[in-house]
Amino acid sequence: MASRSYGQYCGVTTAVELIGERWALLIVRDLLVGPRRYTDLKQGLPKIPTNILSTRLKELQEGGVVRRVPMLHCGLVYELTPYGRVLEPIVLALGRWGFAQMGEPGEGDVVTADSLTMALRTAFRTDAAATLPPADYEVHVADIVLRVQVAGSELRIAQVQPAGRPVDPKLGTQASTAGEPDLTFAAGPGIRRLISGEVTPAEAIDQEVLAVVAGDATLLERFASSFHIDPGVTLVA
Amino acid sequence: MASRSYGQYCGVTTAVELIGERWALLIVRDLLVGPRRYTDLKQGLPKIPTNILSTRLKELQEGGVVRRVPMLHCGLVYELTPYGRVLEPIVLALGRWGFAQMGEPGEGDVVTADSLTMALRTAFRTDAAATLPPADYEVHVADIVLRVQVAGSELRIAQVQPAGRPVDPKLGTQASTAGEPDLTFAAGPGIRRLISGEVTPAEAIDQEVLAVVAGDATLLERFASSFHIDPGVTLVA
DNA sequence: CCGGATCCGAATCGATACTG
DNA sequence: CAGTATCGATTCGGATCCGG
Repeated sequence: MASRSYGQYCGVTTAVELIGERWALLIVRDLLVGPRRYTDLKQGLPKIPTNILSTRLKELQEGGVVRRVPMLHCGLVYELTPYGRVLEPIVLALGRWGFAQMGEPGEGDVVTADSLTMALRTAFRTDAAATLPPADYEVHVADIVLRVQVAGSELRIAQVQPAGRPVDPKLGTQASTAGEPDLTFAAGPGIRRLISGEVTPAEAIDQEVLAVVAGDATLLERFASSFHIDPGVTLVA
Repeated sequence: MASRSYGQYCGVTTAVELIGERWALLIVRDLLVGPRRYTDLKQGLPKIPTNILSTRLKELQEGGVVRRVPMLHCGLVYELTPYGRVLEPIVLALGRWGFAQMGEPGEGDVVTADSLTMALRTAFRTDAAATLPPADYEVHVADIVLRVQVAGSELRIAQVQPAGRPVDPKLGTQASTAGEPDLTFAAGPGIRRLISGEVTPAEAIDQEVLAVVAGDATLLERFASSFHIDPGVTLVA
């Protein structure tokens, strides 16, 4: 019951047969953040029907993209195989490409922890960050909280539970969050306009797309330098 | 009538909504070779239903990926917008990724001129080719003929009609094919095994996956050096 | 021939309910 | 927690048809 074939002997075609079905690449995106349990994936993809999720996971396993790993006392998790992890630069590039076309959030659109984590990864500018001093941010968007640590060209992102506790360290997404962040700020989806450069940090605060909760507000400049996606090509209608 | 939303405010999600529908990325792949008429696309995607083709073309236009251009005395063509052309490295990377998972061709699988052109582009090693002398190949696979010219890190691929005439120069895929190629060879889908390094050129000839038609057979080594995809990660079942 | 539009059965997807 | 089962809503695929 191989997926419907496109009838061509071609690498692109094979790739699309492996990860081109609806929802598949979004599952891969979330797994790029770290291994996830079935329920985690379901929460991270609020609109996915459960039967589709389980079908996709099976197909991705058959395709050698995803692996199912039983964890002692901890249920079981899905994780990318080495072959699946090769998709990381491709998914990041797609995220950058799609970013340019994102408008305002549609009615009912949500931001999830995993998608925001990947968005920050796609926006991270290794070269710019390497020339800046390290910084430790806590970013609040809607009801999710990320601890974002930049040190040279290294980026670590950890998901923090609203209650204050980090997520299960066994799942490997945890960075050391000892100590206080240098800057804590809260934003809505309008954070996109900061990353695209449509607004400067100062303007972002003025227009209330963003608010500093604690720490040194001038670090927002450094944040904007480290995380930026140039929409690039002007969109031609 | 926006495409079914995934309900997330995220660059990857937006990208998948733009080019994630069935057949969409294969249309983009063919348009990366050059502008194409509706009928060209239909021939290059033999199994696409015509209603799906026209639906996708409309969606890709709405998404700013494809543009419809009337040509004087020459019908009309579809071409990528600048924004759509940004997808080139992504499609090439996907082609490389899928290449590693390609087995033998399935029953009824075909190789098209555009897919082979893109396959050679994905396999082209700029760095290796830059250190080699220029070469001019004519490659026959099944019933398609490509003129492949390598000069330093430059690669030009032109599609040649079986009759001997190149395709319509107005569509821009035409390279100057003056003179005779240095090497002409014919292969079947087994050319994949040469590009992956599973067989050396000598073995390829021995095992009849490939036959030299004319020219200097030793140039096959140079071809294999210039076009190569390392399957890389061992596939874990 | 080119560039589609239309119709219809088959397969997939989405939403909800339910189970070991 | 980790999925199946069910079933109506969509989409896809294949064929045919149509205006220029």
